Amino acid sequence: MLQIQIIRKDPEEVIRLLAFKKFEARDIISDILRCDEDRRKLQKQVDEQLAESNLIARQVGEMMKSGRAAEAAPLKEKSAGLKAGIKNLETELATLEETQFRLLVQLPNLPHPDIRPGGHAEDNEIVHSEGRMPDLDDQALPHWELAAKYQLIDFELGSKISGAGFPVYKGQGARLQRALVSLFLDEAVAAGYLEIQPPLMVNEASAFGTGQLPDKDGQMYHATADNLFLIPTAEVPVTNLYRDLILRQDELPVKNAAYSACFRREAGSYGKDVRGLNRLHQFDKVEIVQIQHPDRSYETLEEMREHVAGLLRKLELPFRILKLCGGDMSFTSAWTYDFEVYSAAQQKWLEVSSVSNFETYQSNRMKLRFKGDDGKAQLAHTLNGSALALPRIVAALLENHQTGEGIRIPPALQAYTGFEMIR
RNA sequence: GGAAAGAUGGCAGAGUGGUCGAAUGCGGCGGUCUCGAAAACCGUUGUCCGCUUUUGCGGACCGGGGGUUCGAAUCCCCCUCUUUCCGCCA
Repeated sequence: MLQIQIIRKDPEEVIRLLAFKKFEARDIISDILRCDEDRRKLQKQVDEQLAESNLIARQVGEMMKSGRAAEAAPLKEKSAGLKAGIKNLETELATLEETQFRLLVQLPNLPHPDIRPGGHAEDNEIVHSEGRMPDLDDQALPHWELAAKYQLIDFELGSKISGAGFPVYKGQGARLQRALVSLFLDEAVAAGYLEIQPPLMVNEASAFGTGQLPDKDGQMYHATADNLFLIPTAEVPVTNLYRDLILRQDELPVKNAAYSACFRREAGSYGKDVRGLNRLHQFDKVEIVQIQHPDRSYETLEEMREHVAGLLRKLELPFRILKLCGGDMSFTSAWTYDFEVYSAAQQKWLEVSSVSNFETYQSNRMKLRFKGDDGKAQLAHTLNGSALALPRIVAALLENHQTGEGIRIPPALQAYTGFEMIR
C-alpha cells in the first residue's frame, strides 16, 4: 500500500510512475486526494468537539469532588448534548477513512524510476546471461517423458488422489526433491540466512500483509471453515513474522530463509504452458526474505540476485537474468529480477526465480518499522526471492543433463542425492 | 469438544469509575563518579492522527468491536486470541 504522504506530496509523479506499470491512476488519485482532504477537515472538527467534551468532564469531576454536585447539572446536560453530534462525526470520519483505505489499496506499488516502462515481455531487459547451452541430440526428451521413463514423477496418480497439478514424486524423483531442498537451505544458511519453518496456513491479516489480499484473492486455497489460507509462498508467513514490529536499526538486515510447500489455484491458466512441471497447484520452494534499511535495500537486492545466480551455477544450468519492465512486474514490486533457465528439450526459457524489492509497499501494510538513529520509527524495506522453486529446476535438470546412460547429477547435488546418475 | 482463568507500555507486573498514557521493577538512552568499566545515584524513555511545522497545541490508543456515564484500563454485551485442566489424538 502506498503511503498517503507520497501521493499528497507529488501526485503527478505517482501517476507518471504508475503508468510504467500500465496503470492509469489519475482518477483514483484524485478521489484519494479529495477524500484525504475531507478526512483531515473532519478530523479537526472531531478533535475540537472531543476537546470540549473532555474539558467539561474535567470540570464536572472537580465539582463532584468539592461537593458542588448541584452546580454540575447544567454542564452534564451540555456534555450529553454534544454527544450525539460527536458520534455522527465519528461515524462519518470512519467512513471516510475506510473509503480512503479502499482506494489506496487499489494502487500498485510505484516502480523504481530506473525501471523501463512497458507491458510486453520484449520490454524486459536481459541484464546477464551465463552457462553453456547443452547440445542435445534429436532423441532428447522433454521432462515429462523423462519423468515417466525413469519413474520419477507420476502425474496420473496425482490426478487420481488430488487433481491435475498435484504430482506424485517417487524413488529417485522424490529423493531429488529432498536433495534440492537441502542444498538450497544449506546454501542460504551459509549466506547468513536464519532457517525458518513456518506454518503452511495463514490467517487473513497475514494474507493481507504481503499483498495477496485483496489483490490476488482467488489465487489462494481458502479453508473457509476456519478462514485460513494455504500459503502461495513462504514469503507470506515469513514476512508476516515481522508484522506490527518496530525493530532496532542494528537488527537490520533481517535475513530469513524458509522451505515450504506452496499452493496456488492458478485459476484460469490452462493450455500448453501447464504441461508437466511447468505449472502446478502444489510445489516446493525455498524462499529468502530480507528486511533492510531503505538506504541499503538495493545493495541487498544485488546480493540476493548473486545468491540465486550461485545456486544455478552449482546446478550447472544455463541461465539469464531479466530486469522486468514496469508492466511485467508484480502489483507489489518496485524492482524485480527474473531468473530464467533454458530448457533444451522444450526449447524455451523457464522462469525459476523472481527476486524483488518491495520497498515500503508491504511494510506499510504490515506496519513493519525500525527505529533509526534519530529515534524515529520509519518503514523498513522488504525484499524476497525464490532460491529456488523446485519444479522448473527439476525440469531443466532432467532435460539439460540427460545423456544416453541416464540423467547426470551435478557434483554439488550428489552429496545430497547419494547418487550420480538417474538410471 | 467440555470447564476455568486471563489479554495493560520493549519485557515483567500494579491499577475495579475522575487529577491514569497509566505505579513499580527490569531493559534502553543520557549524565555524575572512574584511567576505563562495573556498582551506586540522578534524569530520561510508546505509537498513530490532525493543526502549527522551531519550540508547541489538540485528539485517539490499556486484545478488537459496541454499550452505560458528564467522565471507562476499571462496569455491561459480543468477538478474537492465549494459558491451565479434562477428553480425543500424530
